Amino acid sequence: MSKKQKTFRPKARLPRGLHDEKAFEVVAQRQMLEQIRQVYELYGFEPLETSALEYADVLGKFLPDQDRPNEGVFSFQDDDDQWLSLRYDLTAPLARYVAQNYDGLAKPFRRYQVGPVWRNEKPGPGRYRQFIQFDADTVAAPGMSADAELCAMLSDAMEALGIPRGSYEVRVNNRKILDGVFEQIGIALDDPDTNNQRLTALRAIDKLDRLGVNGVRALLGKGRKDESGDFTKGAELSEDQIEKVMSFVSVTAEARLDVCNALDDIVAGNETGKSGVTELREIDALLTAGGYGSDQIRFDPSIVRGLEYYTGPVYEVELTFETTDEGGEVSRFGSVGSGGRYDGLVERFKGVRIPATGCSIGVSRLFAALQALGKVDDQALRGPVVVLVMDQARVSEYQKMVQELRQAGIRSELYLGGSGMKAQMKYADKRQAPIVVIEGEDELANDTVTLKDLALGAKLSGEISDNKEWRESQATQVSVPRSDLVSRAQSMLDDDEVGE
RNA sequence: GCCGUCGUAGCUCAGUCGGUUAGAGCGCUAGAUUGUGGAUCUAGAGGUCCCCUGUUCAAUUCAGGGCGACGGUACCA
Repeated sequence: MSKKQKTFRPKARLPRGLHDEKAFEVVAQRQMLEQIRQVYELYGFEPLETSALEYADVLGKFLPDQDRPNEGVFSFQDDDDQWLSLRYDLTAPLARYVAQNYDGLAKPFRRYQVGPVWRNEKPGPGRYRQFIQFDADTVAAPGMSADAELCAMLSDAMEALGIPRGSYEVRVNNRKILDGVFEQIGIALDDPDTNNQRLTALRAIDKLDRLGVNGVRALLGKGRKDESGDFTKGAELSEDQIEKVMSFVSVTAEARLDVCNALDDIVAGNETGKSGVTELREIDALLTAGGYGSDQIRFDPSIVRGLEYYTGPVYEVELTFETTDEGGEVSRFGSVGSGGRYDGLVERFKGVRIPATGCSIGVSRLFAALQALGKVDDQALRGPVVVLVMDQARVSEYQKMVQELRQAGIRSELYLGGSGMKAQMKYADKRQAPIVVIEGEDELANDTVTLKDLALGAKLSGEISDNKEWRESQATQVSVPRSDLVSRAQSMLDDDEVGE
């Protein structure tokens, strides 16, 4: 066909599961992160930033190998052949940092960290291959007060973000209780023969909210076939074993102490389980003393977390309100944060058991939820004051105006394009500029400038339908002495803010 | 990974039972408007109909494969 030589043009595209953040999202999310940060700092956590890359073996169980070089993590080989990986969470790097700097740290060591993490897996609704986590951890604090305050802090963070009480819940459980139940039914923690069964059971319970009691029962037993026809192998527990697990998981009560009392019966005679309930009681006492009621923080035995490494309290922050999307589909946001105690994590490096407990907020999902709740300030992105270029010969004068505005702390810019006035106005509109500064022939002759309030104009435009009236409406602009440029612009901006 | 739906303009989507110039709305550009965004009217630009292979005189349309998006499920440190 065509004999034209083809120039290679890469297709402008982004790898799947990643996305660009536009100015509006960046600004709004920054506000949100700042609110969380203030809560974390108020609790005394100090910031730490570790690098995005770590040696693969530092990150843990997924070591790249021939068969599955990138299972779950993004990895590549350095020029000395060592495997590097992008971090997939902020906890593993923390463990590395603590192990590496242990002697110099004030202990307990309490740090927060926010940043992107990467996971090389199939993206889904609300799931990306790069997303932001906001973590706080306390290392080398064995007592329950460290755990209790993280639950309290998550609660505080939700409320700081404007999520009303009753629209979120921190749900707390203790892994030791489940461990006790597992002991009772003969699949104890230290038994390598039942390791897979135990993990499968763990994941099954974790799905209770989504699959319901029957779904979980199926997964604890033979397995489950879902609507799409996919079969999931179960934990192969016996009826009696399933019964025991379900009786534990099904415990519900409003008051935290009622939950504890009910759990006492279930773990009767098992030391591991009993110590778990005791820890819950300690947490309850601490939370109650702090004024946190069960409308904020509840005990919920169905919260187990799918991960193996938790050794004590585990918890999730759940958003409980529902939203209706464009298609009329009702959806719940579910978990936006989680945490727990993992006394074994630093042990990998030091060989010494160092207690640690921490929590993590899934920022991207939480952000989406806040948008649905209308808690995201859509005024967040406001453009600069734009000084129009009416006459190229006078650019230096316009630049001087910009300079004055900037010196007064007013975000402003000279129009830097090459188009005419109309296009400049469009530009200013698109940038969501609050004000446009115009100095044309008329103004120059009178030593004035015209300030046009774009935001006000937009508001008024809805009420005008007649073309003539439209053209003539000049209520949104004022002519002021050149020397008053800064002060009048400032008061216009102030009015806008009040007017919102 | 498995199952399913889908891929046409910048966006949302129509359409072609295989046949000449593939459409709409929104957006974009320009004009109506002697210096003015956002309302209104008019005009214009913009398409490898996802890619490859096959069937056919002829493929955007049919078939196979690939890639991608979406949804469910599994995994999720």
